[in-house]
Amino acid sequence: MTETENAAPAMPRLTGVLAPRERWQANACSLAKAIDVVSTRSAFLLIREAFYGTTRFDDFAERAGISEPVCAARLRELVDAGLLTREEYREPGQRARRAYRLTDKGAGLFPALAALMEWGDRWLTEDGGPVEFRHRDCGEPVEVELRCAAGHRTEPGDLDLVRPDRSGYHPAR
Amino acid sequence: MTETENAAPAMPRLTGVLAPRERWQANACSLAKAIDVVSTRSAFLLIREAFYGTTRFDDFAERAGISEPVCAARLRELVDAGLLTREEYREPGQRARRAYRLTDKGAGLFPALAALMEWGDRWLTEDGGPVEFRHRDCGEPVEVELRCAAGHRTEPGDLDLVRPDRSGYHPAR
DNA sequence: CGACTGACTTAAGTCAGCACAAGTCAGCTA
DNA sequence: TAGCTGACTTGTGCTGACTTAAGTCAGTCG
Repeated sequence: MTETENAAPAMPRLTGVLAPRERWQANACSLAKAIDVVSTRSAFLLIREAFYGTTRFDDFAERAGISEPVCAARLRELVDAGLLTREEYREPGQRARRAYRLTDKGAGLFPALAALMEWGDRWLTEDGGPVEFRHRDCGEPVEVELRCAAGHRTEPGDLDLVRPDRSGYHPAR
Repeated sequence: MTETENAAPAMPRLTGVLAPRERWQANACSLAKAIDVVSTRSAFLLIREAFYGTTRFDDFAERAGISEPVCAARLRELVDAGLLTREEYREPGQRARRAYRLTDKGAGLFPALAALMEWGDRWLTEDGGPVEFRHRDCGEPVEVELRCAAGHRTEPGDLDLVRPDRSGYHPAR
């Protein structure tokens, strides 16, 4: 094939005890845990809708384009997992309703969703996708970046993968 | 980041034609497209392994903790989708082998994986997860951030969701 | 030559995620 | 009182993601 000219993208470097990759398995991996929580398409879509401000059962099902049984099951799972809360509320003259809202934990997924959306815009569409996020104050488009605590913008190839030392004393973090 | 008050986290604001949420459906959503490509747990795990430097079939299956048939099927899909390439290579005295490597498109998923891992570290583990990324040059831990093109660090609540105007003339992109 | 290894494929069966259609049920409205 | 609406649940059946176990096949080693 034609693999000669496009160089492979640089990857993170494994350091310390992680360097011999064949000596460890990533079974406690936070990524795997995260995937277990939001593994399904329907879960992703429901969380997207929650970010778009949807709160009601029927709206979730219709806007995410999923069936009601799946919507019910998934919402329950997401509530159980602590990503959404179910709140009762009542408008005057109406009976009680339920509103589903993101918790801090659920809202913490925003960068991940934004990154995935950005990747889809970049690689899966012709013209950059149907919607985008802008900073309200200055109107500029928003992107997901990797930055170190010193403020440097980084790429995967600039990174080391390390096993943090949490034995006893913690420097600052 | 000590953000544990009871108030609901702030969400992006819908603007322009997107403001009446009941009037549009996000069916061209890049997030949905992205999920269709990497929907399965096994695909996620294989890409994670690729970032950790794994290149060979058996290693992928073993390290991702998936069976060989699934590994084969998923690798083929990821190659077909353009996230991985399959390269033949030959070490002296050995027969030809195949190596799977991330393409630029596959490598572009790094921020999304990093964000998911960070979320898992934060919300799904006691002590912050088993591995972390550091900037090689300065040793500082790396985080995923949302920044606008003007360089401001932003939160979901600072954002507007807009439909970009791509009708006819394109400013610069 | 036969054994072994790496990279798969085939077979058979389980289980989860999904859709569609229909039913339930509480409470408000006419 | 009857009907409507929102928020579900139940039943049925499909497809696809996954497993284990076993088979294939080319190439290298002893």
